Amino acid sequence: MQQANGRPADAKLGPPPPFVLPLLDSTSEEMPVYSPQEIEKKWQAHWKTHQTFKAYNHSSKPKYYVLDMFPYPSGAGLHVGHPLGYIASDIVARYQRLQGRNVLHPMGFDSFGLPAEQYAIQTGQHPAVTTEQNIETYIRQLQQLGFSYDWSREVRTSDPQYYKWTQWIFLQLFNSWYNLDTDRAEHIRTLQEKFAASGSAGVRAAGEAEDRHDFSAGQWQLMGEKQKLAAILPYRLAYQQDTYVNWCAGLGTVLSNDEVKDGLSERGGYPVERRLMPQWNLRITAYADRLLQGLNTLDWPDAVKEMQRNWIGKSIGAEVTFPVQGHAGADIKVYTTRVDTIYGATFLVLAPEHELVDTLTAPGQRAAVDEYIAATKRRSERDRMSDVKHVSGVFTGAYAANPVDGAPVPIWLADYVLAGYGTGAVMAVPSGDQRDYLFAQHFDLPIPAISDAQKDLDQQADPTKEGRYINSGIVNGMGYKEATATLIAFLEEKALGKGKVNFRLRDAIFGRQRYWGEPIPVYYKDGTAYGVAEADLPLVLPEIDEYKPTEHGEPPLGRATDWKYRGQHEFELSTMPGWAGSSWYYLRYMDPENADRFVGEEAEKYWGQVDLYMGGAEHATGHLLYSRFWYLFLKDLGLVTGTEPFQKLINQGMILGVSEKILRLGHVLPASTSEAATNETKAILDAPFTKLKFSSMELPLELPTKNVFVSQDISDRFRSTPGVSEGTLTALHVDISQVDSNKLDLNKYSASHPDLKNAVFVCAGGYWQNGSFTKFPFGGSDVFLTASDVEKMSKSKYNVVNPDVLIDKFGADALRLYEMFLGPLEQFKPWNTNGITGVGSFLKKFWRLFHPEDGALAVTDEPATPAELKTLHRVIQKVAHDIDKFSFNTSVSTFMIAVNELTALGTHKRAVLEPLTLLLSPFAPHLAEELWAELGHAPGSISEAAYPEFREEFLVEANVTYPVAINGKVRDQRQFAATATAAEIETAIRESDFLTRFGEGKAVKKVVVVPGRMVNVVV
RNA sequence: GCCGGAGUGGUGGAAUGGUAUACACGAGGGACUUAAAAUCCCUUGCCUUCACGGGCUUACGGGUUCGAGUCCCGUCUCCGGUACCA
Repeated sequence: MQQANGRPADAKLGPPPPFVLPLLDSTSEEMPVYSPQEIEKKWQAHWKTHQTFKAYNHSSKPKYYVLDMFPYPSGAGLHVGHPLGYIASDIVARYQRLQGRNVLHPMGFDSFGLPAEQYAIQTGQHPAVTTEQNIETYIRQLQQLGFSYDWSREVRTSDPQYYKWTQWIFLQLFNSWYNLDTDRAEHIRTLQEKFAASGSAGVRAAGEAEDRHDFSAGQWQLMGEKQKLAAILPYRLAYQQDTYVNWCAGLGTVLSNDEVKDGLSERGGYPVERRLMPQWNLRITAYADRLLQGLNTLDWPDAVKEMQRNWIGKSIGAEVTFPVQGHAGADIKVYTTRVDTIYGATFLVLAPEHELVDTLTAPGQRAAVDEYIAATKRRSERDRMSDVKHVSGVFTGAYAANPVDGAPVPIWLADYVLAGYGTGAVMAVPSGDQRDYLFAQHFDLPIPAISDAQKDLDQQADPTKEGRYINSGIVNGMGYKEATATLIAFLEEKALGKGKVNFRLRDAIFGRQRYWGEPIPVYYKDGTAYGVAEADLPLVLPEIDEYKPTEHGEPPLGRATDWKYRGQHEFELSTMPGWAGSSWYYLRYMDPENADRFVGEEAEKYWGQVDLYMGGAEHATGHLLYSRFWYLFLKDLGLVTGTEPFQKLINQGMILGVSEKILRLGHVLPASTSEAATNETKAILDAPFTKLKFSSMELPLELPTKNVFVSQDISDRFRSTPGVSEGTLTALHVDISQVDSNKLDLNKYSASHPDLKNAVFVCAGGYWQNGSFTKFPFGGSDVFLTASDVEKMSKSKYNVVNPDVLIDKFGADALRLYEMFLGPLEQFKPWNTNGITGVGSFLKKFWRLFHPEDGALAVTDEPATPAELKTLHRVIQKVAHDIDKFSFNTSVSTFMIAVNELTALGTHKRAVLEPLTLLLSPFAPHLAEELWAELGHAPGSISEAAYPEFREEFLVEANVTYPVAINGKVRDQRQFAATATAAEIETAIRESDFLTRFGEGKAVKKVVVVPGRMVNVVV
């Protein structure tokens, strides 16, 4: 009755249970308290020695595979942002074990990569050595967080026993081609059979035809080995070709498109330029459509699926041939998605790199064209990015004929047309395409309307598909669909065009001119590439003297001495990109010891797909796409049995750091870097601030230094003060350990910056210099304030929070809970260490349910009361529901509420606490193991227990308190029996004093009763 | 521009269309203490009122509904991705 509305708070009004002593001696030393440091070390050691979390490839239980994206072991170790996803996946892994599943939860390292190599170049240390050290740090940090990984399955991509199989998969790609007739990859043998039977004409293979030549079956028979291999090479799924690449001179290597951001390398931020180089490529484009279709079957975040769709970039259109006038046989193929607008095509635009440019340029335009091409080459990718709006182009002097009506169409060049997409040429329809419109406007070309629905053509292009076509020959008066079909039929009949699907996706460049990666298992005999025999794998990375390119500009592997295949043939010198090893590691975890196969057949079949993949959204178009590609390829070869590698994907959001910055008053420096300007800069920097204008007051200050810092609260007064200080404010990062609630600790700061002796720190009421404070005449604060900013955590921003420190102080269980408690898993959120005390005291309260004042275990075998059972079963229900939704923050809240309620109820009963311990164990595993053992269970056995069963009947109350509202506004609370029907409640309300009290005398129009929830009276 | 996502107290955030602000931090007050830490208790969205109470509030403007933080339409802001893709 007291708890009619489920508020056990009432209980605290009653007398305390007899065995709870009043809070008199809470500081007494002998009281053993919750000591996470001891408990956590103990159980981590226990799990390790007993291999508690070892997964077995044979089990009668259903399997569950929880995977974390494995880390690159950087030298900086983990910060508090890194474990977020690992904690969440560990909760799921532990929860699934309680649900009776055989759980595979592995961890490993993506241990090839650029940072270790850069460090090697600087220090001469072998990257393997630093990588090994970094991995040890990572393992230590991961273990002290209490993750339930099966460490016996750990893989490292730089381990020869692992990369042996990465190389092996490469060889399978090298030995395969993609047959469009069967729509799958096949061994190169079937290609040779086709060549032998019917020559190149009998083959429909994925990929561009550029390097492929036509030959008959007879010609094939006459070819020597070298010629045959040369003919096959452009069909392979791993092939070598001169390719425009993103060359990054700063890193000395090529990068893939997803490693380039805004014209700069993602790692290091060096400029990237386009360059034509012979490269190994993987023919991912063969899988474009399957990669696209497969997305529909995946339980992934929509954002990631959408990114992959955009990256693949399927477009449905037509390829149309425009014959060039006066150049017989010179045809320009354009790709268009709007063939219906072809009568509006008033000019063609080719990419400056287009192969016909040279042929068709008229003598009179030769000089202008050459100059334009040269200018285009000079422009770096970055310039082109930052200069999108600017229209440029040049007329070639040549004309093509519009294939539908023969009208002459001038041919232009412009760098807005990309050589690598479609055919490298477009038909420009200025009335329907804004880019073409701007071009036509700029060069004064006609912009004829083609549809009666187009509007405002004097302002902008109108790409509408509505209306009827005008000025459009054979499609005049038709609608969009009819016109498109009519035109394609017309063009196909004349052999001047055909419907075509295009993809934005490019083949993946697969070589890096670097040392610390998997050697590509290829050697050259007479200039022809051969795959290394499988029996000779792994092709081990050779030792070299320095990790730099050779003098001749060859990759570092060119330094290896006597490194020849079988003692005689040169090896390929580039290594694989970072994503090679990570494209299949999840398969190796299934069977990491297998020496005969990349994964054993049975193991692969048993574990199948990854059930839950946890990782960052930054891998949306790189790793996740490449992994799917390799999986589909392996499937074509019959080596894996599923359809997709990762069924469910969760992106954990990033935890951001809160940076602290101080503002330095600086001079306005000349932008130019000329010598005169440099001298001027020096002069300015050396000059003191003679006067500091501050608000409207001019201070009588001579500041003999260039290091004048301004407190954040008064910074605005300087920003808007023209002239006097010649000042601008620049923000400098300050280590967050030197700041407390935006207050800068000047002693700490000065101690860490000996170079800033004599620096002046201006506050609202005076300034600090060398430890002493000089007041301004008008008075004010002497506190120097910083400005806070939420940014990515990184060493360079001095805002990194180290988990080790927090674990020392609060314990891993508290850190795990707190990271989950911060907010929804998938959201980006700033880190604030202060809040961790909240989960810390929650754990202590939980502990005290078992160990009240005297410290001894005080759990009783008394039967639980209805109120206690209600609390327990609400938790059972809510937490299971939350874990299914990956809503861990609300689970933590639920635990807190339950512990608050049980503390108020004075509960110390096994019947409640034992199941509650199980519920908490995925979140705070160390504490749970400790209490579980204290409750008399075998040590370490909590993960083998069964999840408590939810029983609805404990939540049912005899009475329900209804909020009663008038017109949606709650006015009163009324109690009714839980079994009362809507009609009964309505009658009771109508007959009660409710309306006289709150109804303002109005007539009741309607009474809405939602049984169990609320009542609303409409007047 | 296009594609995602998000706007709720001082802060992190909660809320199957049904009592908005749970839980936690911070802040304020109190107890214990020589003092501090730790611990415990109380208060804490905003406005108004001595008080009881009343009014307002989920970025903004409309709409649907007995009832909207939640659904629909429009606008704004922020974050992420992507872009001369024909």
